[in-house]
Amino acid sequence: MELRHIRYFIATAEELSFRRAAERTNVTQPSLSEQIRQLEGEIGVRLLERDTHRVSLTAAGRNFLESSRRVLREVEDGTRIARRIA
Amino acid sequence: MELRHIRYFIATAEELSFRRAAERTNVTQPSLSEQIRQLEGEIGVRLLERDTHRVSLTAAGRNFLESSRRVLREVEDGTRIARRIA
DNA sequence: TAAAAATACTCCATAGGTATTTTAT
DNA sequence: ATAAAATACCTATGGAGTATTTTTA
Repeated sequence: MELRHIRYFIATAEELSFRRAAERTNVTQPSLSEQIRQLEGEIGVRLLERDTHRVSLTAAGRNFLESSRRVLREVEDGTRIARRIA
Repeated sequence: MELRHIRYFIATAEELSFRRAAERTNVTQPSLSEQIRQLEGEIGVRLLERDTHRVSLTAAGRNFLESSRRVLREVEDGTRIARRIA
């Protein structure tokens, strides 16, 4: 897993759309889809439901979204603090 | 920044040796060195001191190490919990 | 039909490797 | 002399793109 997967997942979970998430993250829809597929494959859990006409979060996905936000926040905080110390 | 950078940095900070950190993360020493260089470049801060014969952490590096551990811990916890929910 | 996600490729940027040099003791 | 990190260069994996198909409202 890389931060890329987490960034794309957050975008998709917030947009509830692969196409809009792809726009927002500046990649094409197939590239983003593939990365989400990889993420679900590695965790072994379906995070997004797209059986029907709309994308929605699974229960596991809702939880992973919160965790993902904490991860990115920690990365940003860690970076900012390192800069401030130096 | 990707989790790869954070994983390599933790290994190097703990081993205080590029060679041993490379072994531990299963990459070659030049590859690991380059990724650490990228990480420091992106943050804009020196995290490791290698002017002298030994590697040591800067003040910013010590802080970033703690943050890095929290990041990896959150990724692991998030993954485990997602699996448990599903 | 129309709109969005999935599939099937192609390409190329870069992570990682090998070989070597530099540096410090 | 020795050991470790840096530098130079090469290779090839996989992230990202284009084109197309599938799906479903």
